[in-house]
Amino acid sequence: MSTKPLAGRRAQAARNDEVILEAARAVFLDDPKAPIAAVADRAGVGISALYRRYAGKEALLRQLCHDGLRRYIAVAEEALAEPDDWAAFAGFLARVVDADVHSLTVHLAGTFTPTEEMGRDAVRAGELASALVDRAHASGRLRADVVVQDLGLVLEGCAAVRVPDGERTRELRRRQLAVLLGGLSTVSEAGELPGPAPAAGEFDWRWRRRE
Amino acid sequence: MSTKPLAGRRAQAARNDEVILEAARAVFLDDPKAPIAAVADRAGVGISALYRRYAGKEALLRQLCHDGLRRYIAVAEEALAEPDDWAAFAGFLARVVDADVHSLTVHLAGTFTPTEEMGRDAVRAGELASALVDRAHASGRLRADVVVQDLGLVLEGCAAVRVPDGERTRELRRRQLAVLLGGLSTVSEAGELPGPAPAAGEFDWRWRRRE
DNA sequence: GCAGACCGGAACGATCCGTTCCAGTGGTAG
DNA sequence: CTACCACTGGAACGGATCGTTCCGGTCTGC
Repeated sequence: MSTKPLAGRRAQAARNDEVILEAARAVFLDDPKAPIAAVADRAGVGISALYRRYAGKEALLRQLCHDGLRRYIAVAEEALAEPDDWAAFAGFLARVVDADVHSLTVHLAGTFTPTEEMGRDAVRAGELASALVDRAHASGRLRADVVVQDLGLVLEGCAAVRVPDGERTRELRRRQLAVLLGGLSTVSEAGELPGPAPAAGEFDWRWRRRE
Repeated sequence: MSTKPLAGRRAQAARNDEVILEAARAVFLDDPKAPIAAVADRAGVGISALYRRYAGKEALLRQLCHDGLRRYIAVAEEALAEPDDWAAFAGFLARVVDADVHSLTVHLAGTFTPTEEMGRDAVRAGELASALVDRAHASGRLRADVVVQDLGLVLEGCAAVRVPDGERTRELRRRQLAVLLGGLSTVSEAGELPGPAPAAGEFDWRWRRRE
């Protein structure tokens, strides 16, 4: 029974590997300085299960951030395979916004000492982003005075949209991205803005007592 | 010497009133859950000077937030006096973004129990914003599918732009607002995007260790 | 020259959080 | 079957942080 799907204690361990990472993603996305116990609670495991895998909070944060950076790179490379220049650009942004990669990389940065590999990956990410912006410029549809660093502003502007419900957050971010893309574009967008428009009272939750 | 500009102890007290509020504004804008001692330090006064004026942290936060809300209302009323419908709308947003009023009202909300008067002011603010959006629609220059609640997204998107230097932050936010306004508008903007474009390495500070 | 308004900052108590530690549990090798 | 041990949940601990209080000192107005 050595090659069969793991069961029992081993299986729990393997499952925990993933469930912990996912929980950490959700928790730290919501609050970059959440306590580590919140991750354990969310994952439904004890704190030990966490410390068995990571040397400490910083290691977990670093891993999470690095994962986000790698995902950013993967999405960018995938986008570059798209033949249409503008579609590659717009699609890239949509994917990054959907995956909430920006929060992972940028909002977690500064909470740990980065590794050299992360530095290299960050450079690589910048190069890919530049390539996408260059192609968007080549398509003639991107305003001439837009630079690659403007992507940071755009992504930040989308990541800033946040409501308690995750799915609704995605919808609203898509709407925000559509507006921003319209502003970056030289041609007026034809279609309607996506998603149900924000409704009255939808932001009232901000006034409820927190923490 | 009773009507002369106050001097000595009284003058210090009067000056402290303002210097404390300004320091609190700066500190809590930068970090909504900053310790109250940071405000005293920034103001260059002792903690006592603070507690002499406010019952506690919550009272200070409430005052700050309410001030922001009132400023929002004042800016909106001022904007409504502008004859050109679109200019009123765009000017309003620019003023709100410049004054960083959004962070004051929204990011501080939830850290204290609001007063009834704040509730009324919030309603009033909503009405004024609606009026501005209606006029922008009337001008024909605002996309038909934009609703009043989209203003929240726009303001959030601008407030999310933040670099260590305050003046530079304002420049970048103006740029962001220009992009967003372009996306909300039915006609393509003519001019260049404002401000020096973000430069390479301008966001590297995020990777420096914080706190 | 004195009463008191006002100040700076140390001291205190509560809370929070990262990390360590330990007893329990169940798969697994022999 | 049994002894071992990888793995777990969660309590316990020690340090840090922060809101608030308190006290000794300073200057003003009378």
